[in-house]
Amino acid sequence: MKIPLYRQIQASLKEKITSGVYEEGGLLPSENELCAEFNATRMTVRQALNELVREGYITRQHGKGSTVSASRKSLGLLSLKGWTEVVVASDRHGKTLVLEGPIVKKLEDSAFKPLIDEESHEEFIFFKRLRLVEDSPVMYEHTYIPNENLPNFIKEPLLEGSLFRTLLIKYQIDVQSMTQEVRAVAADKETASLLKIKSKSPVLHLLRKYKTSIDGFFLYSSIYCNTEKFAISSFN
Amino acid sequence: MKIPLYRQIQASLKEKITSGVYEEGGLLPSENELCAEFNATRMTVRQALNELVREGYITRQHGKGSTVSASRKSLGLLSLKGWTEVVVASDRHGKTLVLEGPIVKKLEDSAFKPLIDEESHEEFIFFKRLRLVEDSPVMYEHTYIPNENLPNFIKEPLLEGSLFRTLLIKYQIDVQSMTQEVRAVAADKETASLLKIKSKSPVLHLLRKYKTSIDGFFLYSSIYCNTEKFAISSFN
DNA sequence: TAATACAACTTGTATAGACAACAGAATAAT
DNA sequence: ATTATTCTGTTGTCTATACAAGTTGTATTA
Repeated sequence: MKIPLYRQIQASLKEKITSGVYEEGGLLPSENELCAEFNATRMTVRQALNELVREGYITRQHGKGSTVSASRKSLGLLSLKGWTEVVVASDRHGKTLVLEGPIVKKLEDSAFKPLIDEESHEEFIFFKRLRLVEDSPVMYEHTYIPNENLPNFIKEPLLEGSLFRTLLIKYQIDVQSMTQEVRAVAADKETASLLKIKSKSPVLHLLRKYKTSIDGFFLYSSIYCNTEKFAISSFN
Repeated sequence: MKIPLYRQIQASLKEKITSGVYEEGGLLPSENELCAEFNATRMTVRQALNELVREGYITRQHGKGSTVSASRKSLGLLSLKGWTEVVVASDRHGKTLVLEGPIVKKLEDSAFKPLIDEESHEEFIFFKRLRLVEDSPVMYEHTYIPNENLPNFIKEPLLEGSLFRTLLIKYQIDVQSMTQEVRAVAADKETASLLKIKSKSPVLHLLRKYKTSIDGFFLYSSIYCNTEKFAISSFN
């Protein structure tokens, strides 16, 4: 299974960005320097960099360089980045409470059906998580991960509390893109109480399917989001 | 002011897609054929095609070709999912009712402030539009366009009812990308009655800023969206 | 007939090089 | 001192080529 060079460069840079080797707001090495580092041509390096732009990790400026994405006022959660990176990058104080899991179960949530194509995996690793910004709950998330090729996943804690980073570092699984459906719904009892809002308040509902570097390995998330204080932002 | 070749190819293909020269679901000419047509190399053509992918006009498949995506022209940069198949199959595209405008006014909607940088234009052309799919109202939209370099815009009707198409054909202004903030809110009286839902029902609120091929020329939209039947889907 | 192999197409990845356009710093001219 | 110019390093655009790999239809073979 051969991984294209530009994907390797992309994953390597992403690792260095999320681990802090390249600081937020700082400049990445120039294209020519990256060419030397990875023994690639500029076109190949540029393809990796453009992917990182698409995923929201960097911005680029003509004549200047590639800047590691700076914080935004609203949480850039329509972009690819996982919760931990976004909150850290926006220098707000974010916490994640694991309410349930990880446990192994089947994906019985019927809401996902339109996103899943044909034969799906039998078993998934399941999480229920509540995410807070500055001690107020903002998102309530159900996550399903195929229970394949993830030895010891359930036993060991997440690296720095980040699912995406754990997958990248420990299992070399790079989350690369996402599709989602967005709706406004009235919060049900459970969601409302967890998000500390009134029942039937409007909440954002996101149904997500993440594509990874492993063929056929998709993550699924159902997210309820309180947007009173924080908006979800996206760029394109 | 020189326009890069790949942007010209991009705009040309976009024009042919939105005008129906290339049909929905059909294949675009192959890269090599486009190379011949535009006197460009494959890398240049591919850059144009990749931009169209990013904008959602086409999808590409290894070994096969570039397929024109459905449901782009009638609903701008929004793709609707859920009943889309029905809409496409019945060949009844969404309708748009202009409730108010175009008129010239200032941008007084304070909600836009976080999206606008520095000195903004004094005067904008303003629209209130209601969008329907299969005769049920789905979106209520306020649009602001800088009142600059748009001679006769207010006097003349939109080409085929499409704002983006009018800007592209009559004024060579190509809408290329967008940033937005997304919230779930309770519908106010006006919105609820227009969307034919109960007051205070949850609706999606989108605050958008569109970037165009003209430097400093941005469009702004505030959109309320009924997601009971249709979800907003996004790719990345 | 059904399966296999092949051929001709497509897009994907990658190299090597060239010049243009932009940003910022250093230098020269006023 | 201030302004203009030049220089250097950066990203943006584009050419020309090559091979890999996926898709599809056709021909061959068992």
